[in-house]
Amino acid sequence: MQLTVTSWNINSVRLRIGMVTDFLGRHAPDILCLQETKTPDEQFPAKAFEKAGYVHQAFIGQKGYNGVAIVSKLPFSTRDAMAMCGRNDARHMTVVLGAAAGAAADIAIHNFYIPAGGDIPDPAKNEKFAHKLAFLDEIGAWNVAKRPTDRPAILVGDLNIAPYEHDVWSHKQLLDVVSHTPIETTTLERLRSEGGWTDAARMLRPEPEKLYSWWSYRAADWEASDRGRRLDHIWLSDALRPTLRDVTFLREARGWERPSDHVPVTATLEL
DNA sequence: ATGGTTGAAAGTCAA
Repeated sequence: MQLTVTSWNINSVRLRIGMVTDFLGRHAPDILCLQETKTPDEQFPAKAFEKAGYVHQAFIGQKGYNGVAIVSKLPFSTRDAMAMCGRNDARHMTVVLGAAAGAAADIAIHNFYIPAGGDIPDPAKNEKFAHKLAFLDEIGAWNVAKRPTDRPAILVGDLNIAPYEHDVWSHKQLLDVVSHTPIETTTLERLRSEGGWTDAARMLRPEPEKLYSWWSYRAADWEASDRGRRLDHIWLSDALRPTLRDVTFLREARGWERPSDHVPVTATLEL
């Protein structure tokens, strides 16, 4: 069977619920992982997702900030939200697809929303950057303690880091810009490799191809200047590596009316 | 070097 998983930082799920259900109607991934839903649980648009066929839902949100959700056509057996860095800031959700999903074994889906980190790339001067680095360390500790890649697993999310040279429009110009500084890129790369994760997009589309999932709202013409960054990622455990068939970045979504600044990234696996 | 935009929300903060 085919399994498709989409990750999308939606920047308010309530504002863009129509756009999201249009996307689901057209592309129909089995599972949609959202970040930055900015919505308290009691206001999460659960009914709209149910109507679209995504009746299995796990979400955790806050008023105005953060928030992650996983909505699925396939049933999942368990869900878990970690309070990263000891805060109640709704930046993680895991679900486990059971045998009912058709796979040979359970598949865990880990959805992360790593802090953006503010503007100054110095943890001594910028508490937000310190938080981002602490969050990365905590994912590293989780890799060691829980060994998530010992089982079939997919890690997705807005990791807010563009790790490689061709994940940004200008490597040199972004070396001191939060999201592409050496401390961030080397830490993320260490987490990925030590954790036993494979970067799905780069497995199929290696450098030097430019790959972007985010374009700033501040550009006069995002499409013409094309100053993008690849901040959104899909990682696979070894067991799922051989099943990867496709990864797509839906660039056109950045041109939709009142878009998110991130576009959906979708991986297709053949289980 | 700076400023540029968006969302939630009603100030301003976060991104």
